[in-house]
Amino acid sequence: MAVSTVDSKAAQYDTGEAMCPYRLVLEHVTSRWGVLVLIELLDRPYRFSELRRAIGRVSEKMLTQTLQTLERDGLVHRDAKPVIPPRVDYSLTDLGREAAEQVRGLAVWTQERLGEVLEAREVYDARKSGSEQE
Amino acid sequence: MAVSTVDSKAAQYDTGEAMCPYRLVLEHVTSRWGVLVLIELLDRPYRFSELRRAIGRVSEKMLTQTLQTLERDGLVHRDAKPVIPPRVDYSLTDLGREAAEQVRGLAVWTQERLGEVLEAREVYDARKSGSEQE
DNA sequence: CAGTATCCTCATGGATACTG
DNA sequence: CAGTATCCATGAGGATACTG
Repeated sequence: MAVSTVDSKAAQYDTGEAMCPYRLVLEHVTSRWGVLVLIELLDRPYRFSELRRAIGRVSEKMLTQTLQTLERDGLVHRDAKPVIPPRVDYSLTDLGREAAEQVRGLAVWTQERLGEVLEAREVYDARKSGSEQE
Repeated sequence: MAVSTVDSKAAQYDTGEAMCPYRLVLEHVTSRWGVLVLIELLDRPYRFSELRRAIGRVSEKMLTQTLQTLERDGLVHRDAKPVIPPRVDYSLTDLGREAAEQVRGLAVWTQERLGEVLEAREVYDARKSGSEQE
């Protein structure tokens, strides 16, 4: 049977309940693995395992789930070649490319400003432990 | 005791384990409530409860946690006035404003393309149920 | 290789009650 | 009002085994 994939509970890792579709899409795009997948695919198409290695520390399950969600939202194109062994290429659709560009903006910003963030944390933590009173 | 906040386990909702700081920051910014907080604060400063109402469907706990994480990362400024009843204003730092702009880009894109995404989903679902075989 | 199907864990995150 | 502290449910996400 070809139904649910993923555990049978909580299908596409929506938050489950009723939520405005807007937030839902936003959460797919900003989801932990969604972000990374989109960024990788911005470079070039990837095969499943390639993608898995490129991202690192992602389980097959979560990658599959993420890719399915993004495919369903029309952001990722899945091209399964009917060969043995199977070969499946994932790439961005035009829509997906737009989304990915936005996400990349965020990622680039993060890299650029990482130092400042880390610095801010030290200040914050120092201040906290300074005013610590048991 | 002023220690842990949040349950005592899993302090700032990092993924817990060792992860490159880059991803960590990215996840704070793209976190479910982080995204929404940043976008709201882009308009103007907000008080705690105001923010809570503006976002809707967020528990005090998660809002507190999100705000603390963002404050620690130097993205949000917390201004606690020593009055009774307490009044705390949250606003973006310069760093936070930059991040928020990026996030807003994503949010705006989502709103603009929501229709296309929803449409893509219908196609996807229709195709799936078409090739359903028990 | 590219998934599926399960089982299982534990953090995410909500509800509630309490405090300064 | 703005948090803190707890208790708890459940869904995100990992590990493993199996299939086409």
